[in-house]
Amino acid sequence: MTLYAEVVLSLPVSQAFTYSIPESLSTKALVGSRVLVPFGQRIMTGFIVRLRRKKQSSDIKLKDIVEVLGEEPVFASSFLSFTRKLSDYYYSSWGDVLQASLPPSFILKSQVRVSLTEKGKEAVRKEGLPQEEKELLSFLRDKEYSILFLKRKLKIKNLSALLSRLEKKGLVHMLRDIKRTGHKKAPSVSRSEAQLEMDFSLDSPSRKTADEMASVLGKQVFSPFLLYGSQEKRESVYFYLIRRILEQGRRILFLVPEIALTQALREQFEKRLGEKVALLHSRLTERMRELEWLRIKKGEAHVIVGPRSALFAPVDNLGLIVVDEEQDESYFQPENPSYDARKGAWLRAKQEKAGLVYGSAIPSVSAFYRARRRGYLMELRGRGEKKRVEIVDDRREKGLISRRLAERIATKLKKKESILVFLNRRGYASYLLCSNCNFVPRCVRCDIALAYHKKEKKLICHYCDYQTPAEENCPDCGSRMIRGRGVGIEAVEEELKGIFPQSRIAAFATDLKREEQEKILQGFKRGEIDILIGTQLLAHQADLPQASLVSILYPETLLTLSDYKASQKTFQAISQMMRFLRKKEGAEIIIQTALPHHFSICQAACEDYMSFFEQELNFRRLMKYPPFTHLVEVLFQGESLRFVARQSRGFLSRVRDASRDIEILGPALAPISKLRGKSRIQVILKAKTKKDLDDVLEKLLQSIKVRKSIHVFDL
DNA sequence: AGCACGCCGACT
DNA sequence: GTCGGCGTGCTC
Repeated sequence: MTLYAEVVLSLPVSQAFTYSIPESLSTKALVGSRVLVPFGQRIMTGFIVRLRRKKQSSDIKLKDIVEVLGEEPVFASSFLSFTRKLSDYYYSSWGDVLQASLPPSFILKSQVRVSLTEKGKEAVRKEGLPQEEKELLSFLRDKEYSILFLKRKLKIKNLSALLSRLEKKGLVHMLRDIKRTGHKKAPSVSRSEAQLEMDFSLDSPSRKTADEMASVLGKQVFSPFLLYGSQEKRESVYFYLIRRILEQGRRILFLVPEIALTQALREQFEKRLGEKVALLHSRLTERMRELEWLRIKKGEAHVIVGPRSALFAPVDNLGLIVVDEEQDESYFQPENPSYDARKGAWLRAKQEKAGLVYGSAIPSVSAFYRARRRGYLMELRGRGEKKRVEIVDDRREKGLISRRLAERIATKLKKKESILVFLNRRGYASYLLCSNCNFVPRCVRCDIALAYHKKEKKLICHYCDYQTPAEENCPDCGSRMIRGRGVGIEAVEEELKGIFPQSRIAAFATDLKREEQEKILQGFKRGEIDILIGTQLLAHQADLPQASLVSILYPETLLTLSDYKASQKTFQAISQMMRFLRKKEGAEIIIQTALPHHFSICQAACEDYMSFFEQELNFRRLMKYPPFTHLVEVLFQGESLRFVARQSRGFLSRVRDASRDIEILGPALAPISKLRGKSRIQVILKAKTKKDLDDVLEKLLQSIKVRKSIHVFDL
């Protein structure tokens, strides 16, 4: 009997496509199978999400599935439901989500190989062909090439049109086949041979909390928790819970914000639990990723550690998902597909009837608010000693380094103690300007001033990475260029070197190569560097050693952004940097700022999360921001501002017609109003519930004809 | 997302 | 008059 399969493809359309299953594939084609299907002129990898007996409507002729890839379905049906809900929630494509869940090598596509026909070979020898045709044909003289290669090699504008013309004339032959990745030998997987350590130092209040959680988790129902407490205390609770889940024979998904944190965690798990751990992240080689994915799929790994993308690990029998450092914004993925792994973890845990533990010492206000309201907040009491923190008002200072900070640095240098300086801006200055005519060099493709990188003598666009040599004189009037406001770490480095010429100073930034970064970190670790200056990236290094003076410069830069989370981000950034203070007599933190009284800075400085929370929550309530509302940001992008503007206005009027429950902000130029030559217009929709938005957007979003990205915010 | 189809300006 | 640009719309 003929069966039909609904197949989802990685396309920006929400619908599934129906294919008929040929008799020969009927036993292999199952729900969750990875299949090859003909789609237009191409062959694509898709996923069967449903089988049916009958066609839906009789008027379309259906194509056959070409092939079922792999022996077993790649997705369990509960995984399909989970990803479906996730993509609905974020208005992103289900197919994109499914594709992102697999190692890249699992996705096969047809590749067109172009070669000359006999007639074509003759034609090359003859004269009288148009320039472009001649160029292409002689290039193909003795070998076949892929279209992609030809595109890169020859600079022909409309290659595909040219090719189809030549194919019609019978001069070239286009062979469509499936690109298969050759399997190289598996690299040996290094495993730590560390001795098992059975050290679980749970103090008695933490033990009580952990027991309470464990007894709920034992029931194998969806049970969320927000574990609020210091890193150290959280960790012991995690280990305790993980052991209990392992005893039940269930598996654990452990999410962390940064790939950099995964390796250390894996070693810890292997050491302390003796368990089979798998790592899953995008920086693994393609082959490694495939191997780890297969190990997880086969059930050989019991604990899976990774960043946000590990949310899609093929674990079955899931007992617990941990989302550590819940406040970290890197759980949000803006594009392709757009989702937030924190909400994703909720959806998956719910689907799998598993436990869910968010952990943080400084939770996002929305998470804290919800946890407290719905009664799943678990507090681990007993904070460490308060740190010594001083806020220095920068407004009366002449230099970049205040006199007070310089004095404290001098003291530490004398004692041969290490110093960290954080400043969240790369380069030397955020722009250059002409001392005479005020000309500011801007990026040609983005509507933004170019940052000045003095060491490399370059002007760099921090958004699209466009680079150009920095000229000393104004191209317009020839006067000297001077640095604008907004200093970066290079300027701080220069000034510190001027004040402390004897000391060893280094700057750590994204612009450096990986080996250089590693060298600096190692140098600082060994005490060969006295003062280390760095951006947020430095604060994200897992193995950055602590220092006895942590200086935080101008944390208020984040506050100038038009972002409802600006205060929270500032509070979190300062708190995170403060963690690098050595626990030692005389260790101190100096925050140098022009906004010494802003609550996010003061309360971070006095480590008063609760006060920050209350104040920020109040702001969110007054302004009707999450957690009291849901926001959807729709970003329209296109070549012409006119067209993009018209699209956005049209979209908004349709939203207005469709609902009175949606508040509209904009349309307005996006914060980065032009990126890589594309104009950007932003619209923000605000509603009391997500459903208010869904009711309207599910239909309307498909009618947008320009490139768009949609971001959902509820944290 | 690709890719084909279809309608208007600059060339043999 | 054709070529070839890219706007519009479909892909089971």
